[in-house]
Amino acid sequence: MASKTPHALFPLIRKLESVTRLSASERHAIESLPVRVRTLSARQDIVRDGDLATQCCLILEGWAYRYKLLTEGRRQIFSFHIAGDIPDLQSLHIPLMDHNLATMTQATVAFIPHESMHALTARYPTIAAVLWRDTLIDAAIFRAWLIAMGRRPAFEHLVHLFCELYLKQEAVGLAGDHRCPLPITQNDLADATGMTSVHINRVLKEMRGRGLITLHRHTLVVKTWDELIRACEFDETYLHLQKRAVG
Amino acid sequence: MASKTPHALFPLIRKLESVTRLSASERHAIESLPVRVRTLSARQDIVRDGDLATQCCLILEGWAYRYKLLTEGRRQIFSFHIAGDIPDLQSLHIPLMDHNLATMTQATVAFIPHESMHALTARYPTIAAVLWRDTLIDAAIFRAWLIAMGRRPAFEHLVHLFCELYLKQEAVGLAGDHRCPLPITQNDLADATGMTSVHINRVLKEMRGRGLITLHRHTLVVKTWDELIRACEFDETYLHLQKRAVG
DNA sequence: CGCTAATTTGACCTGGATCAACTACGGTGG
DNA sequence: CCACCGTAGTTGATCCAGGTCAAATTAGCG
Repeated sequence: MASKTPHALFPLIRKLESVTRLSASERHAIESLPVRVRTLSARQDIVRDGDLATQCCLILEGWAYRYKLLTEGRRQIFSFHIAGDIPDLQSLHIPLMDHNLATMTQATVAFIPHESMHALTARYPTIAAVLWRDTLIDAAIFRAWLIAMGRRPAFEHLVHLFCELYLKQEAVGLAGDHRCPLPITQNDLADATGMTSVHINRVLKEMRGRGLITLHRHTLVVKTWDELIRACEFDETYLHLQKRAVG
Repeated sequence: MASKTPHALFPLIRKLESVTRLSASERHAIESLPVRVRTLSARQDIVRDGDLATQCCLILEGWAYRYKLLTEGRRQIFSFHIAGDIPDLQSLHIPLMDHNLATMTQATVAFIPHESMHALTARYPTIAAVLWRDTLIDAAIFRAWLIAMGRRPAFEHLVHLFCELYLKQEAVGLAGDHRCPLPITQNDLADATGMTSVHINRVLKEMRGRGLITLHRHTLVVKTWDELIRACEFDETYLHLQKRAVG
C-alpha cells in the first residue's frame, strides 16, 4: 500500500475497508473504475430533482447537501455530506431523482458511471453489500432526523444535529479536539431542522449562553461534550460508525 | 404458474417481478427459502430497539409499523407496512436494531433467516439489486416524511400521508374505488406526524368539513382524489410504484 | 351490560413563526 | 486605504398554529 501513489478512489476504499476486508481483486476492481474528477464551486447543483442520473458522485473534499424545493420558497434539507460519502448512491437503483444534490462549499468530487458500478456490484457481492449497507445508514440518519423533527424541541434538535455532524467528521479524521468545520449558514440549519433562521439564531444564542458550544467562522467548538450528549439524549448507535479499521 | 399451489413467498415474488423479470432459477431459489410463517396478534413487537436481528420479516397479511421510544413517553412512528413489505430488510446489513418493529393489526408474517437471504443475494445479484432498491424506496419515503414534518402545515401533512397510504395499498390491490383500510388510531397518526392526537382530531374534522375524506371504522374514504392531491402538492414519484407488471 | 380504549370538544397557553429593522463582515473596486 | 455592497447574523415586537389540560361522549368488545 505504502508503495502506491494514492488513488482518487482511496476515500471509497477506506470506507469499504472500515466495514469489510477487501480481497486484492476487489480492491483492484475498485481502483479500475473509470472516474472523472472535478472541482465544483460552492452552492452548485450536481443532480437535480427530476433528472435521470447516469452516474454517482463520490465526495473527495468539501461539503455537499441534499434538498428539495416546494412552492413558496420552502426548502427542506435532508442531509449534509463530507469526504468519503456518495450522496446519490441511491440513484444507482432509482435513477429518477426526487430531490437535488448540490455542493455546499467548493468541493472536489469523483463521478463514476452507473454502468461501471453495476458491473462492479454484480461481480462482487461483498462490495455490493457494503454499498447497500451505506445506503441503509443513510436511511437510519433520516429516521433520526424524523425523531428530531417530530418529537424534539428546537434546542434539543439542534444539539442533536451538532452531535451527529461532529461524530461523522470525527470518524473520517475531519474533526477532533472538540472542534470541527461547519460550513453552513443559519439559514441552512433552519431548512434542515424545519425552523426559521431567526429561531436558529436564538437557539444558538442560548447554547452559547449555556456554555455548550461556540459556532463562529464556520467552526463548531464543543465546550462540554458530555453535556451536549445529555442535552439531547444522543445515542450514536444509528450512525453505525466503525472503529477505524484502516488508517 | 397457474398449475402451482400458491407459495407463502408469493407476495415477495410478485414484488420482485414488478421491477424485474426473474429467471426460473431465481424464482426457484426464492421459493426454496426456508420460511417460518406465524400469525401474530395486534400491537406485538417483532424486533426491538437494541436487538441483534437474525432474520427478516415479510408481511403476508395485516399491518405493521416501525417506531422508536424516547423519554417521557414520546414516540415517533417511522413507517406503516402492508402485505408484501419487508419492514426490517435493513437488518440484513445492519443487524443491530435502532428502532422497533411491531404489528399494528393481527398479522401473518413469514420469517426468513438472514443466513438464507445472504446466500440468495450473494448468488443472485439481480435479486440483491431489487431488494436493495426496495430499501432505497423506504429511504425515499423517509425523505417525504421529513419534508412533511419540516415544511408542511398540519393539514397538508396529514393529507399527504393519506395519499401515500392509499397509493401504497392500491399498488398491491388492497385499495380501490377511493377507499382503503386504515387500521390505525388517531394517536398513531399523531406519533407519525409529530402532532398530538387532539390536533389530529381537529384536522380530521376540518377534512371532513371540507368534504375531502371520511375516516370511520378504520376505513379511509377519499371523496375527491384530485382535490386531495392538490391540497398537499402530492407528487407520487418518490414512491416509485411500478405499473402492475404481474397480476 | 359494563369496561376500556378511542374520539371529540372546550378553554387556555406557548414555542416558534412572522415582520421589520439593524449590525457585522468579507469581498471588490477605486 | 477606504467606500461600497451584498450576504449572513442579530434583535425586538407581535402573532398564531398547534400544544396542554381536562372533561365528556362514543365505539368496540367480552
